[in-house]
Amino acid sequence: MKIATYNVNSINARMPVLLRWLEETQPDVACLQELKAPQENFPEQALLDAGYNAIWHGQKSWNGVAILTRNRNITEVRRALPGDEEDTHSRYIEAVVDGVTIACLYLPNGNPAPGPKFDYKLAWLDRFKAHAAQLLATGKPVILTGDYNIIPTGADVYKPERWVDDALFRPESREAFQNLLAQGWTDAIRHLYPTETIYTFWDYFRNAYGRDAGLRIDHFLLSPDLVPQLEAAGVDKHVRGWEKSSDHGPVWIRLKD
DNA sequence: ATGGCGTATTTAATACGA
Repeated sequence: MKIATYNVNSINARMPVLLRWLEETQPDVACLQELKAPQENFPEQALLDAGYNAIWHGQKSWNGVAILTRNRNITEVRRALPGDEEDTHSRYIEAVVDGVTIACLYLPNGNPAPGPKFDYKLAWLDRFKAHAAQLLATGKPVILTGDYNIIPTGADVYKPERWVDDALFRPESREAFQNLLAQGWTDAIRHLYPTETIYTFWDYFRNAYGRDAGLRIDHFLLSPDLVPQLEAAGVDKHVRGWEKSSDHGPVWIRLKD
């Protein structure tokens, strides 16, 4: 099973690129973030025509997450992160796909930090850690994937000193990510590529992609039983170079069926 | 250190992203 995550930065603006990438790489599951579309303005039929079933949770203007599947059994479990009834952001959707629980998340950016947006990010992380612990305790296979908006270490950013005050790289954010790993999750990309320079995001500004001035902020966390099944992982970096690309590139893993 | 780009909405100018 090949599972991908892709922050599309507006699904409707990204459809030509998204369809081209799906056709080219044929993931069995694709988790999407930043749909930037209300629930009723999601291109369901075009995706069905491309062979993909979709569940999604949209929102006007911002956020929005979806899980696409190709020839797989999918059952939605929830479309909100537990722990705060007042939270209106569409940032989380969870489903079981052929027996594997897949969580698709779009973690808050948190800038500027400090401030209310950073507080929201840290509160969201607390809720996410609590829910992740519950999922882990089920003992079932689980994948937590999406745009974490966290640069885990200095090896995951082209110039760490420029990012020390940024919400993506502040100690609180890095610590929260390490706390997740300490629960027992495995960072799939780092597991297979412990020392390589791997980025998943390149700013639209300053020719960041051309200079390879990137960040690694889109991640796959695997429950322990899935780690021996991890066959391969990577970033479809070339997609970032296409016309009208998102500022993120798609990231994927392949598990033994 | 700043601002650069891309997308959405209240279609002009602002908010937001990372």
